[in-house]
Amino acid sequence: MRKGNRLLAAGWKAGSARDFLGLNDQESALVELKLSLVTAVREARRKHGLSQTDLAQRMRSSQSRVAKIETGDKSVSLDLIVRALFAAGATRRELQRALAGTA
Amino acid sequence: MRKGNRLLAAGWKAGSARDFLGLNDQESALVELKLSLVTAVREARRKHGLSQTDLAQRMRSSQSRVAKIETGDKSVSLDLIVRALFAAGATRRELQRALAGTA
DNA sequence: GCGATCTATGTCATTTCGGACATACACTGC
DNA sequence: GCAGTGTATGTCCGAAATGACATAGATCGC
Repeated sequence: MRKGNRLLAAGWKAGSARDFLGLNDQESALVELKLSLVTAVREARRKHGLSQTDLAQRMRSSQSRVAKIETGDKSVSLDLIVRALFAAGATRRELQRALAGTA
Repeated sequence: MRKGNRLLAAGWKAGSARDFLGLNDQESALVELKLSLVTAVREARRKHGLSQTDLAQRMRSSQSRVAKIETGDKSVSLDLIVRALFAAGATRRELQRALAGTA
C-alpha cells in the first residue's frame, strides 16, 4: 500500500498483482485490466465534477457501490466498472486509452 | 440478422443495438462493447486453432459456456468475455484493438 | 465544535451469473 | 447411413454480484 498503489488495499492486493497469490497469466491480466479501468473511473468522475453519489444516480446504483468500485473491492465485476466508466461520461475511445495505460 | 450481424440473434438483438428496445446511451455502449469483444473471442480462438471445447478447458469452463459467449447470450458477463479472450491467447494490446473496432 | 459534504466499509436479501449436463443440429469422411 | 467432431440451446443449482442501508471517517467552512 505504500508506493503509489494505495488502491486495492483490501481485496486484490497491490503491486504487479500476480506475485501475491497463485494467479496465472490470464487471471492477473484480468486483475490488472480492472485496475486500470478503476483508476479511469475515478478520473472520469472527477473530470466531470461528479461526486460518488452523483455517479451512483447516473448508473442507478448506490454511493457505496461506487466507492467499492473505486477501491477495487473484489465484489465488483468488470461489467459494473465499465458501466461506471460510461456513466461517468467516458467515451469508448477513452476506455480504449485507459486500457493502454499502466498495464 | 441478415447483413453481417448474424450474431446476437436471440438475446441482445442486432443492428445498432439501441434501436431495438429502450436502451439508453450507456446501456447500448456496453452492449456494443460486448459485441466487439465477443467477435474478437471467436477470432482469437480460431486464429489459435482452438475448438470451443479446447478454449473451455483453458478457461476451466464448459463448451456450452463458450458457445454462449460467442453467440452473445445475455447470461454472459463482460468478465467472462474478457477471460475468454485472454484464455484464447489474446494480449491486452489485441483487446485494445478489438475495442477500437466496429463500434 | 458543528453541520454539511464526500468517501469508505460491513452486512444482507435478491438477482444474476456460471459450470455442468443433456441434447440437438451441421458438416465431413467413410 | 453412420461415427466423429464442432457448435448451439435449454435447464438446474450453487456461487457470485448488486443495490440498499447503516455507519464511520475525513474535510471544510463557519
